[in-house]
This record gives sequence, C-alpha cells and structure tokens, in this order.
Amino acid sequence: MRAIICSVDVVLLTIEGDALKVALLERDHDPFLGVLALPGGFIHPEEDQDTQGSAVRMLRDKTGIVSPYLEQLGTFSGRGRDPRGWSLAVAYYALVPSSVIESSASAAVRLRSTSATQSLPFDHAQIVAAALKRVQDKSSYSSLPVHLCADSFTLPELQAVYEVVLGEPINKVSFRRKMEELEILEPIPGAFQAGGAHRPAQLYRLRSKFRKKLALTDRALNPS
Amino acid sequence: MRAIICSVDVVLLTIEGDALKVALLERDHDPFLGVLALPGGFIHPEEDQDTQGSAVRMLRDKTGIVSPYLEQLGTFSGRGRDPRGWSLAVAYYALVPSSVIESSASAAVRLRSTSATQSLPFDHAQIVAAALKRVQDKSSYSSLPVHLCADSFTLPELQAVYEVVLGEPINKVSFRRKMEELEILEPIPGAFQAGGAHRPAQLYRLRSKFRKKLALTDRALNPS
DNA sequence: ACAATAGTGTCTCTTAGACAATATCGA
DNA sequence: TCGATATTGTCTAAGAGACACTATTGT
Repeated sequence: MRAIICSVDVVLLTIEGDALKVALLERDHDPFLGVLALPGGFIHPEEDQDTQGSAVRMLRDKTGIVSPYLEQLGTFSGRGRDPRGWSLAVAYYALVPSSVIESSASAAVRLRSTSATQSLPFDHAQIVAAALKRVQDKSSYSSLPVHLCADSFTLPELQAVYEVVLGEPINKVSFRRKMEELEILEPIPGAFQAGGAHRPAQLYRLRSKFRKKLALTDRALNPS
Repeated sequence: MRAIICSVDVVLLTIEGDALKVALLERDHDPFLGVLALPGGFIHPEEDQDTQGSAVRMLRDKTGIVSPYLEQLGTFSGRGRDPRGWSLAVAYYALVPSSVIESSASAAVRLRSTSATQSLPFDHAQIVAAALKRVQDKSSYSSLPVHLCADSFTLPELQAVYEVVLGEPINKVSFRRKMEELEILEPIPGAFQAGGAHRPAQLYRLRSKFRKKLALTDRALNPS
C-alpha cells in the first residue's frame, strides 16, 4: 500500500485596492513546476507540532509572513487531486492587512484577484472558493474583517472592507450601530485621519481582548 | 522519516429521550483495546474515493448506518494525540433520527450522552466537543436539526429537537413563523398525530428540495 | 462660502416575543 | 364538560434601513 501524500496549503487573503486578493507562489518543483499555486508543502512530523504548525511554518518560510489570524478551512483529499497519487491536503486561511504584505512579504509573492483563480493547479481553485465562502459567511455575522485592517483605521475604512468582502453595500447607520454594540473597537484618543477636503475621521483600534477572538452578532450585518 | 498515521473518525449524533447522544464502539485493537471510542479507522486509498468516502465506509461497516447527512468537521493532528506517533484524523459528523439507530444500528453501538464524553481516548472528547459546537452554531440559523427527525414529524416535535440541540427553550410563535418563512416543510395532507387527550398535531415532511441542502436564516432562531 | 466626507438624530417598517384566544382530541 | 396540547391572532417592543441634518476639513 502506497503512503498517503500529506500536505498543508494556505489561502492568504488581503485587500488591495477595492478587491480581495490571494497570495500565490510559483511552484519550485514538479508537478506544475513554475505554475502559480497556493503556498503549501508537505507536513514535517519531526518539525511541526501539528498541521496548524505546518501552516505557520509554510507561511513564514515561503511568503515571509506571520499572520495573527490563521484558521483551519478544511481537508481536501482523494485520488484525482494530485497526479502523484492519493493525497490529502489540510487547508488553512489567513487574513492580513495589505500593510503586512508590503512590509514583510517575500518578493516571490504574487497577489491575484480571488475572482481569477479558475486556472490554479491541483484543486486549489476549489480551496480558494471554499476560503472565500467561509470568509464571507463569517464576515456577515462577526468581526472577522477587522483582521484585514491595519492597527488603526477609521470606521468608513472598516465599512469599506466589509463591503469588499461581502460584495455589497452596507447601511452606514446600521453598520456603526453594530460596531458600537459589538464593543470590539476603541477610539484612539486625539487621533484622526485628515485625508481630504472634509471632516477628518476618528481613528480606532481593536480592543486588546479581541486580538485573538472574534465577536459574533445574533443577526447578519447585511441580510440579503 | 516515519509515515503519518492517517485516519477518519465519525461523530454520529442522534436524539434519544431528551438528550443528544453520540454513538461509540468498543475498540477492537490496541491502543485502547476494549475502550469506548468514536467509530473510525485508517484511510484506505485503494478503496476510498476520498476522506468522505472513508467516513461513509466506516459508518457503514462499523455501525451499520448510512447517514443522509454527513459533513466534514475538521482535522485533528499532532504528535500527542495517538501513542503510536504523529497522527492526523479527519473528523466527520453525522445526524440521524433515533429510528435509524433502532432499525439499522449494529448491536455493538453504544449511545452515550454528549455531556459525558470527558474520558474518551485519543482526543475524541475534543472532537465530540467540536461537533457539538458546530451542530449548535449551525442549528441556530439553519434547518440542520430536521435531520434528527424521522421522515414525518409534527412542529412541536421539531421544536423540541431544536430545544434539545440548542439547550434552551424557543418561543413557539417565533419558531413556527421561522419554519414558515424557510419554506422547507410541507404538511402531509390529512396526516395527523393523535397521541393524547388533546388536539392532534399536523404531520409535516421535509420538502424534497431540502433533502440534501440546508436552509439558512439571516437571524438566529434563538438570540441569546 | 462651497464641496466633500464624517458622524448623528429620528422616523418608519419589519420582526421577535408575550399573551391570549380558539380548535380538537380523550376521558 | 374538563383537561390537555395544537394552532392562530394580535399587541408591544426592539432593531434595521432610509433620510436628512450637523460637523469639520481644504480650497
């Protein structure tokens, strides 16, 4: 009996401009040498505590990024997904602000729109689709999208992030009420973003209690 | 390098009396020979299409049950969880009505209350806890619990199932309104359940469109 | 002063829960 | 008829979205 090929893949998501982007890398060996694919690789039992550890290691070694938010997405398996044989990939997804990409991503990282991932090798298109669906579902009733924002941000910025992730506009008043209720944000005293020819916006930061934890709502932010 | 031990475990849940129960089996080999544990076993790449296929096979062969609802829960991995070495278990959960257990479960199946699974071997207690949490989360905004009901059931019965799963009472009027809105049920013409000394209840069945698909609500059934 | 965006007040409509009325059975 | 549970009607209160008003900046 052939051994099962065990790997871990990571869907690293960020917002660039007005769209969600995935981080891809050119594969450095066969199969699909040179083709853009999700960062991933074999599990190293001697080195990795568990698959989450594998994901952290791969993200760090291959993209240079350490993501505060990293969650298991699911496991993809079967005979057909890898030409080398029956394989099993535990997929994770990570969310980072674009500032982290700019400051610490390796030069090999390529950002691609999540809407243009049809041609990825293996079943990576399916994995990206699952990550996208998970992020959208979770975003509609949680504080998940704050992890796509930098350390400090304004409410209009955060709302724009939610709108990019959910793909539809949100009522401003309702959005602010919801953020207020969640009690996850705190204004940074005296800090404003002066941008353009208009009233400056209050800068907020995530309250420390929620650095690692999500806040959940009873009702969807944007019932469709 | 040692190969990774790849297995699949299934959390089979049902309602018996007023409580959620898990199906357990006595282990037939070491480690933990004779100890009650989740149904599970090694992935057979020659035989299984993918891990979902492994889960179906194990459920069928070890418990005699074929569950219409079977969903991946997550993957549990690491050095410590199995005394034989670094291992990886893809966990699934299944929901079946108690009638299915009664009619087709193998005699070896033991039902245990989900609140008494602290002493399970490996990390099975953690897997059961994750399954329970998943089922509760999903039940609060979907039609998931109908899979714990037999083919035909009354609305009070279904409400009782929701209440067992969620662990708290639900407003009757709201519950009925929600079920109405979801449009997942249809009354069985002329079929009533005559039970006791009171008005008989209309029997309903799941509309065929929702046999395999869940219906989702925007708002939690029971905001707490 | 004007344009532009930030932030707030308030009205209305929808929906959830409380309460209670009606329906239908067996005893 | 009475007790019990099913089913439905309706009132009230909380929350969401629409709209518009105020605030504060650069030009």
